Amino acid sequence: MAEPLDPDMFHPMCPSSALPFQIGDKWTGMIVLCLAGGPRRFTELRVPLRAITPKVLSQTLRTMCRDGLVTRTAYDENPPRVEYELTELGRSLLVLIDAVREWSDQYLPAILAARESHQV
Amino acid sequence: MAEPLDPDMFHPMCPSSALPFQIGDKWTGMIVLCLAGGPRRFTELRVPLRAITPKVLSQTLRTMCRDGLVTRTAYDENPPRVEYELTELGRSLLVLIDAVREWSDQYLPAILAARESHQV
DNA sequence: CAGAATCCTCCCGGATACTG
DNA sequence: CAGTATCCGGGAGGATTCTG
Repeated sequence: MAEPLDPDMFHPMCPSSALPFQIGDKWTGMIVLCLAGGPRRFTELRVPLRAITPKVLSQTLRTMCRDGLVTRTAYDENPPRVEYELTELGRSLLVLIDAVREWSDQYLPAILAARESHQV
Repeated sequence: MAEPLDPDMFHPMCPSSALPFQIGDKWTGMIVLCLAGGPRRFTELRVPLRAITPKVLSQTLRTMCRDGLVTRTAYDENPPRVEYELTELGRSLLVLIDAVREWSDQYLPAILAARESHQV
C-alpha cells in the first residue's frame, strides 16, 4: 500500500455536502476512505484533506480511536513515525459508504434539482 | 394509515447517538421513519418526537420540502389541517436507513465497548 | 391546529502559533 | 514529523412567547 494518496481524491466542487447523510463528524468519512487502501501517516492524510488543520485531524483521529474505528501505532524512530489503520470495525463502514454512494449516484441529482426549482 | 404513531417509537435511552451516521439534520431521520407509514400531520409528528420544538420541526420540514424529500399539503379547513408525506425520493432513504440499522445491530455494541474500555 | 417571531446558548470546527 | 495550546466566530438548535 505504498502508492501516495491522490491529492484530488476529494474534489472541492463535489456536491456531497448536499447529501442527507453524514459519516461521523465532518471529516470522518473522508478519513475512512483515505485509510481504505492501508495504513497511512498523519501527514499523508493531510494531502487529500487539504483544508483540515492539524488540530482537527488529530482530534478526529482520537475520536475514531476511542470508538474503535482506527488504531494508532507509533514507531520509536527519528524522525517520529505514526501510522493510522482501519480496524475491522472501521472497515465495516466502507460497505455503508458504498451504499451511500450508490444512493447518491441515483438520487443526489434529484435533490439538487429540487433545490434549484424551489420557490423561496 | 390511521393508526397513531407510537409515542415511544424512539426510546430516549437508545444509544443511536453513538452511531457514526447521521441522516440529514438531527431530526430528519426520525421524521422519515415517522412518515414511513403514510402522511402525518404536524402535531402527530410531535408525539414521538417529544423533545422537538415547533420551530425546529417546521424548520426541518421546510428543509426537507426544499430538498424534495417530503411534500406539504394544506387543506383549507377549520381548524387547519396540514399533511406531510414522503416523496419517492424521501422514501428512497428508507433503504439506507435500513442498511444503517443492520450495521448498527452488528457493530454498535462494538463501538460502545470500545468507548467503555478506552483509557482516557 | 399549525405554525411565526425572538432571543439565547453551546459547541464544532477553523486560524494561528508553538514544540518534543 | 506529529502533533499541542489558545483563541475565536458562526450556525444549529433549544426556550419562550405569540398568532391566523
